[in-house]
Amino acid sequence: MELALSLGGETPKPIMFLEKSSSSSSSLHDKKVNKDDLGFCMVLGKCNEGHEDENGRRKRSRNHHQEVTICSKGSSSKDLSLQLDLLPSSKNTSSQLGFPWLSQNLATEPASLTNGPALEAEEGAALSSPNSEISSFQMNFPIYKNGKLINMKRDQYDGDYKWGNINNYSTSRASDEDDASARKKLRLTKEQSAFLEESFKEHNTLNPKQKLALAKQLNLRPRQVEVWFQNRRARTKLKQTEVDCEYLKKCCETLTEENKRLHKELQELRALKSSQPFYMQLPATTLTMCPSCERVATTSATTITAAATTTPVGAAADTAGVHNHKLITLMTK
DNA sequence: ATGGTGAGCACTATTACCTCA
DNA sequence: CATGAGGTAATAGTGCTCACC
Repeated sequence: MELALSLGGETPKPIMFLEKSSSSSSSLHDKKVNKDDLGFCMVLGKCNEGHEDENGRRKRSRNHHQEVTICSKGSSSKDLSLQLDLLPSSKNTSSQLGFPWLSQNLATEPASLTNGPALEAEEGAALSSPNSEISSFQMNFPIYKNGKLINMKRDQYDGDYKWGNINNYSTSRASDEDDASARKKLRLTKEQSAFLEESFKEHNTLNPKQKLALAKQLNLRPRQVEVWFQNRRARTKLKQTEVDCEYLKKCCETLTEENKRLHKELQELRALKSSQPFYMQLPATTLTMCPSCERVATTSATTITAAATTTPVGAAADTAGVHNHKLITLMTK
């Protein structure tokens, strides 16, 4: 970390900690960064997401409402009452999925879950859009017209209506489906949350097979697992941001103090210099400071130059068993 | 080889419900 | 009991990548 010290009494310049491309989509590229790289990196400044085009309109090449509309296609199908088994069939699934903790649980699954067609169905579901999940459930479908929900208030409409819910509603909801106004929010059980946490420690992203296996394991919809992981990643990022901000704040305070101290020291040295008789003034006064012991020594330029040319400063200090003296040299007239 | 398109996934921002002090 | 704050499941909108045509 570098400390910029301005001379001559002008306004101190902003302190630069790190430089990073100001690409507007930088945040979106985080996923391309090695997730294990916890190196500290933070950008201060405005992030221009640029989500609007030159006319100020929101740009979107694909409208996800279209996907929801596709749900309606399923509503005409009698397949809606068909329950699909989505569990991966292999006993080695857990190792394939990278969830060693899954092995015992999957091994106890009923044999009926291991038939070939089930796996094919699962694979198909895994590779298709979330809409494919809806074929397993009966529900009231929202009806869209020109992308707008017309048969249900927005706050009555959520995933439970959209995709159905095999978790808590699969039995009870069937009896009170008519009561569309009673929106209930799913609360994951402690066991489910703990299980998801464990899997998150293993992988903070899921491939489709892992997602399906987890969903089956926890008796949740794959979409719920997916959403949980999304929110979990967001929480992690938020926490990390808070930690980073705290760290930056401390750094800033420390550097501000350091800057003040150095300014004060500089003023003292200038005062000292101006008070010295003319004949005592060297052509150039070299001030050296050790950041570790924070002492300033006044030497002649020739002395420090000689030292620098004969011995690398850090090496000399290290061999002498002394802390690394990085000399900050202030040349004054 | 190149460009358009759709699917899938990740991300952020936001909403809405639930819990608890 | 009412209420506000905080937590979190879920949704919406967007960008990026990849496969396919």
